[in-house]
Amino acid sequence: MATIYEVSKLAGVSLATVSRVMNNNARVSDKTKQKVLDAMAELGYRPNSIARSLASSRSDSIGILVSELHGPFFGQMMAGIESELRAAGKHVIITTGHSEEDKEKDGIEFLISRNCDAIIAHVEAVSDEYLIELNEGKTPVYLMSRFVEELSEKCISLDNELGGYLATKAIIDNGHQKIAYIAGPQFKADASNRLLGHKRALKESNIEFNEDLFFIGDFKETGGSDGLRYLTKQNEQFTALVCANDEMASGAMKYAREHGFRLPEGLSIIGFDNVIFANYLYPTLTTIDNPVNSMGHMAAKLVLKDVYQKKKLEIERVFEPTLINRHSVANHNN
Amino acid sequence: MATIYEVSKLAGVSLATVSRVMNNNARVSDKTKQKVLDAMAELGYRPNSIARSLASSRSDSIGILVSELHGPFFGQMMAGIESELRAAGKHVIITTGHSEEDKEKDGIEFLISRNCDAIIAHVEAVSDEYLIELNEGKTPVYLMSRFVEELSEKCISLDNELGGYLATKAIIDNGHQKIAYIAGPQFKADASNRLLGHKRALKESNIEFNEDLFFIGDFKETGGSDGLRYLTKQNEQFTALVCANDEMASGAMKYAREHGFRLPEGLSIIGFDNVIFANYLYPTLTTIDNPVNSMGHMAAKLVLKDVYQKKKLEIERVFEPTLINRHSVANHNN
DNA sequence: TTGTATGCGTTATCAT
DNA sequence: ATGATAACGCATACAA
Repeated sequence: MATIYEVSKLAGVSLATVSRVMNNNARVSDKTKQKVLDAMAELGYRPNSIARSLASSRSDSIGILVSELHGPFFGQMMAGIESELRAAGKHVIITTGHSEEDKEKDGIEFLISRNCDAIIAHVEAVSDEYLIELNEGKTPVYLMSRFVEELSEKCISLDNELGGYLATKAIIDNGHQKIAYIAGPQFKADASNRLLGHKRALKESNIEFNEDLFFIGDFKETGGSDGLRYLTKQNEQFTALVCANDEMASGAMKYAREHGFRLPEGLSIIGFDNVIFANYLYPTLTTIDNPVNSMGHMAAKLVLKDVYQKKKLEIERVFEPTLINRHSVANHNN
Repeated sequence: MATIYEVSKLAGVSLATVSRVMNNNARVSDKTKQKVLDAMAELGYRPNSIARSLASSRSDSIGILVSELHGPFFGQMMAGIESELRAAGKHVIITTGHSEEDKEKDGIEFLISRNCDAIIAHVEAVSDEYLIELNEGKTPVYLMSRFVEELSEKCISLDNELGGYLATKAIIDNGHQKIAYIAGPQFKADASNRLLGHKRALKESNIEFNEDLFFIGDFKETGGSDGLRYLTKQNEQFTALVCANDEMASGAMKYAREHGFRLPEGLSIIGFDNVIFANYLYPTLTTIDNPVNSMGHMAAKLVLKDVYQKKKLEIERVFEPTLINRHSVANHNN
């Protein structure tokens, strides 16, 4: 690997001049500039971004911390962030937290130690206090799908409570009264806020929340199948099932079909997130759209604006979920 | 951020000694070691991995290049690689190539310039020659889902030809004779090898390959729907459709249902990859298992063995796909 | 406009 | 066992 030194020697100029043409921030005469460019081309020179980063304490790369690398939710989120940043000539360093406090902290420290110019994190296990303290440091941290009052300027979040409300309201509007709910892990803010919205919708229609029609799942398909199995074993009838995300909804649908439910006539199901395959389930899944991809783009724009001084970008910090009507909810009115 | 220098001052030892206890590679007396450890703790010292990397030209991090960040295929692959490496105390730097030659090269050069100890790449657009030349460099490059003869030691691949054969053979074994095929982009080796297997299975059963029952899709859902639309417009009957991946199969299934086909009685469909949602489609999708997650693990093991001298790891370089029988293929025998 | 010199935070090679 | 000191490849303040 050729270094800046070899380039300078071949071009017959100093290190500094080579550095200047690389970054073209200072004025260099066209003639010497061309000499340097030629030398670079001849040597196939590639700047070492590690050295550059050490010297300048910048890196033109943004750290991303997600819970998991697989799954439609994080995939869309990462893709949104990456495409926006890449278009701006920045690179992305991705690592995972697995929803465990230790791993989330470890991931963040890794990203900081790599001199990331900023971090976009989807963290679920670390406390608000930790995040607030973290933001005192030199690496700004932005939060995806999480709202922390003190960090409101750096949060891109979804109104999950509203989403939870919309889901259950859609069910009620279709004439359902006996409604079961499979929630996500309650330490996750997304999950608990969706549940709050669910309860608000019930209350608004004077339907009492029934503990026997409530199950806490794992946000995965198994949560849906385990949940529906549990719910059917209680001695309570229900005509509709609200799932706190689409993966659990798909698990529930599968379990339902295997156990003789007719969908949606025998059991209406609604999901949350509107992941790509919701539209390919049968029946197609009615759900709440979670615009993660757009939120990823927006998080990236926020970083571009704050950290890289792209002043004119318009930022929208709280996204509103919307109902996506498909065919997994039956109308029970009259 | 405290530096090694401040630690050395507080502990009353030299820089070198601090470095030694960090890496505990040289002997340090227990007493001084403890002093250093205490100083580190007191200062909340975190080593700067950039500086460390510059000085040692190692980084304990492995670069991963994937085509896309979203989608079940890459998600599983990344997750497999990451979990294996993380367990070994290594970190992962992920970037994308979007199946475009320029971006793939750019991604690889970024990873090299970040001093990655190795690169695991899923590249589709760059040539074999480029990859061979790349491997002359100091950063070893490992290939996922691609086999290059000269680099066979560094390839983790799937026998796609066999997979393509198995898919079509399964269809034929169920009594089908009129078989349509939706292929993937033929510049992708995966796609062209699957097609080769398809043709071998046809030939083996003396079924002629029919250009009118052939469509090249984009490996996405739209490829499936567009493909089936195209195929139904030709004046050729067919009872079965082989899709070169599950996403196209799901698109085809949806299109089929919307256009009056009964599944699987009216049209049998088989996919490829066995992505997570194949099991949640209706009817559940018969497909060919592509063990990407395992292959990810294996690629990581290969790196651990070659680059980090974990000699005793067992490496399997070519994976065999297997048929997953579900309910999207109807039996037409007698 | 161009060059010199120093520093970024480590590792590693010498000495001692 | 420990300490000086020179790299690592580049950016940048200061000179010229």
